[in-house]
Amino acid sequence: MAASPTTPSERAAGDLARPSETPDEALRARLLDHTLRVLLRDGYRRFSMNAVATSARASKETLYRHFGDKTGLLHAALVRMAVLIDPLLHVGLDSATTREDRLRQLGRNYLHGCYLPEALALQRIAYADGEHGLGPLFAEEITERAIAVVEAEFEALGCDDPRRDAEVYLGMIQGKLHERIMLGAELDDLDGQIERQVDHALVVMAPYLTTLDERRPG
Amino acid sequence: MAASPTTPSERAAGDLARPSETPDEALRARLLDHTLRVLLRDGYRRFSMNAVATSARASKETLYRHFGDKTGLLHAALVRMAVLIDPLLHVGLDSATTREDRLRQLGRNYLHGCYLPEALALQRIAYADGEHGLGPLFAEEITERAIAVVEAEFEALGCDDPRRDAEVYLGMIQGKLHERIMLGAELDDLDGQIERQVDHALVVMAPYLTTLDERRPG
DNA sequence: CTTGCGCCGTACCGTACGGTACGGTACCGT
DNA sequence: ACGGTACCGTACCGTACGGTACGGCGCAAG
Repeated sequence: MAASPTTPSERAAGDLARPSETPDEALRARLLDHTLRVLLRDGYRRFSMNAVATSARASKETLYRHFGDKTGLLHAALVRMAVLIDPLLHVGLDSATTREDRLRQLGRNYLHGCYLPEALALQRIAYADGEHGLGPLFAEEITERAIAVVEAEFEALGCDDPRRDAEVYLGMIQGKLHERIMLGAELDDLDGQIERQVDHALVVMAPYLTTLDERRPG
Repeated sequence: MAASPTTPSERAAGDLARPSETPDEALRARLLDHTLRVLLRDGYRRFSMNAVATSARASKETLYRHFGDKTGLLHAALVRMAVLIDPLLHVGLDSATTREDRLRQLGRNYLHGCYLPEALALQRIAYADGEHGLGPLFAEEITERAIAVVEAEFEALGCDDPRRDAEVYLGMIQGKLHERIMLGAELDDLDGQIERQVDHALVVMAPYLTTLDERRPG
């Protein structure tokens, strides 16, 4: 809301127009966006502070001033990504009435979020990284949040162990598609694949949910 | 079988005693074992040809003579790992009578193979690597083989789409455990976790399999 | 106008890596 | 006994990276 009153001359926002940000926030956002972009373009190995600075047309000094070191930059980029994709999980949930519809929509959203190019790049480094502590951060900021949302859904379904069911459901819809994508397979019609993945997961899970229903009123 | 007759003086096998190998094969095996070990110890980023050479007490020249370059070494190590873990998938399958028992045993074996330390290290680099072509190789040499075995099992169950069911099942038993492990979570009682994971996957899947049975004889 | 701050661009330093070259040595086949 | 081959150890080269330093510029505050 409060656009800093002392700086009316909004700095050229560069690539993404973000209203109501202090110039400092705008710069930070720009740097983090380019961090994700470079990560996506160059991969984990080739990712370098130099490349980020060049891509963002900033100086390395600025990078280090804002984020301390490479670890700090990667952490900030991960957290930013988490904030950006979080709302995606809730898209279209209001218009889903059936429990099954809600699960289907949740599954769709989850997979679409997972397979965003920048999200994939982040998953790659979170998986492979062993020196910047990105793995635990990813687990906390991204995985855990998603599980919590799905868990709430299964809790409303009256499952004995909603947490476990949520994890199984997410595993089902990922199936081996996730692994294939992470391993670099180029597949066409990703949306269709996602749809089929979620559909079949629900086909397999439906009888189980029915048994829950039957046992519940009894 | 045929131990090369011209070289009776078996070279000091170093770390692993492997009978009936030509010295060249023994050296290759030693180098690849140390490759996996260094990969496991140092991670993907810090992994270096120097470290492998030092660990194996070999010279870099030898490494390059045998494997060409870093990519070749990593490829060879991956293929070797694939060969080593392949038989693990079939452990105890003979004594499993029920279809469900077979699925359970298969699931156990699969997860145990996945979570071997060296296998984890390989998965990490296969996921993150974008320059050595390890992803597709991993998919072909490891993932694809495992899926095929499980697929055969579901085919025997009379599923409409055994391939898809196999992938869903593997996804279920991995659940979020796989992701947590890959992200560096330290968890105790891995065996217990695996057991619970497989158990619950079968609980969820059992009603679905029953519907298949019911539809089948009718 | 002066001061200070944040930024840019570039240069710089130390280190580490991939890959090659070379001297020296053990062993094998002839 | 001789030549070839594979090996070790080490040194070397070019490159690239993380991180720092410095000069110069724009801009806002006093």
